[in-house]
Amino acid sequence: MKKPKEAGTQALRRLGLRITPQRLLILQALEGKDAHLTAEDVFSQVRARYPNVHISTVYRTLEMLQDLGMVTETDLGEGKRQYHWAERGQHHHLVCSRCGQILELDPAYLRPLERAIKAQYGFRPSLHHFAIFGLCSRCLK
Amino acid sequence: MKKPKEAGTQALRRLGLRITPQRLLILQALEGKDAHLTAEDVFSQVRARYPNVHISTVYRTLEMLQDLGMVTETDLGEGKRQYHWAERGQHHHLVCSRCGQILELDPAYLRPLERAIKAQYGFRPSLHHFAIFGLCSRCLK
DNA sequence: CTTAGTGCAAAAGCTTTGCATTTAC
DNA sequence: GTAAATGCAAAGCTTTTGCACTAAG
Repeated sequence: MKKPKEAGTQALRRLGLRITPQRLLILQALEGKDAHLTAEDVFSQVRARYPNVHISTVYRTLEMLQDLGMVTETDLGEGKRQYHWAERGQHHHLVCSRCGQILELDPAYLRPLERAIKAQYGFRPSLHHFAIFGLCSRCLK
Repeated sequence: MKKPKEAGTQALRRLGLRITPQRLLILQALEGKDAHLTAEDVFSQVRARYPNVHISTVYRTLEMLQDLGMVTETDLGEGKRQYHWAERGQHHHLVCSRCGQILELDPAYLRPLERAIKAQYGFRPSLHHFAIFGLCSRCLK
């Protein structure tokens, strides 16, 4: 197993978790990428290089990476969850409910909302990873 | 079957759809209520008065009510969908991810965000029913 | 009567779990 | 060597579907 100095790998090692080929490949599928992948997507990628990996391993690893805060899970409500490498900063999406296109939303637009909610309701919103549905300009025509 | 003048029932009649006891009871479980119910919740309520209703009927009726715009569906990502009587206006929630408490968020706070997204991205956000996760004031302590 | 609507049973997803076996350390 | 991790198979959940039967209009 090559690719020695990835951050994810080092994090696992530091925590005393074992570095298996399966975990390395799962990390590679996600690390640094901006993609939203389903468990199935990750599974396919890993299987291409390590054919007899099992999807339950993918699920278990994804759960572990979530617990470590390295990956976030999103359920957009289409029957399967999406997994995404955890960004430093915030991460927001405009999801077109017609064509599925996903636009990045500049976090700056959420700042005022965040402040208002905190001030008004004493509620600390967690707007790290956030989706707004609607129709994109193309589908509006 | 009593309860004659409910708006939901009239709407069905107007559309030429049949008024069955099952549909009446499903409507009663949701109409006017502010609750978020799963299909299972609705099923329990209906079954209490009409024991041999089947859950597939509940699903089919909920789907129909959605198509008619009388009910909205939300998937908060805990493996089951929630159904809610469609309000006139918008409907927003602050959901505490620790204790589950749900606060209503005044739609006014979303207006500026909506406008900004439209102006900046040509994207028409659909903010009718919308949840923001975070920690409520009690759990923040 | 006619056909929309229902109950039932079975299937279809995605995800989780128990357990024996393998493997990283 | 030893505990952690994996593969496999099976189960668990919610939701959907096909079909024969029932009942609303």
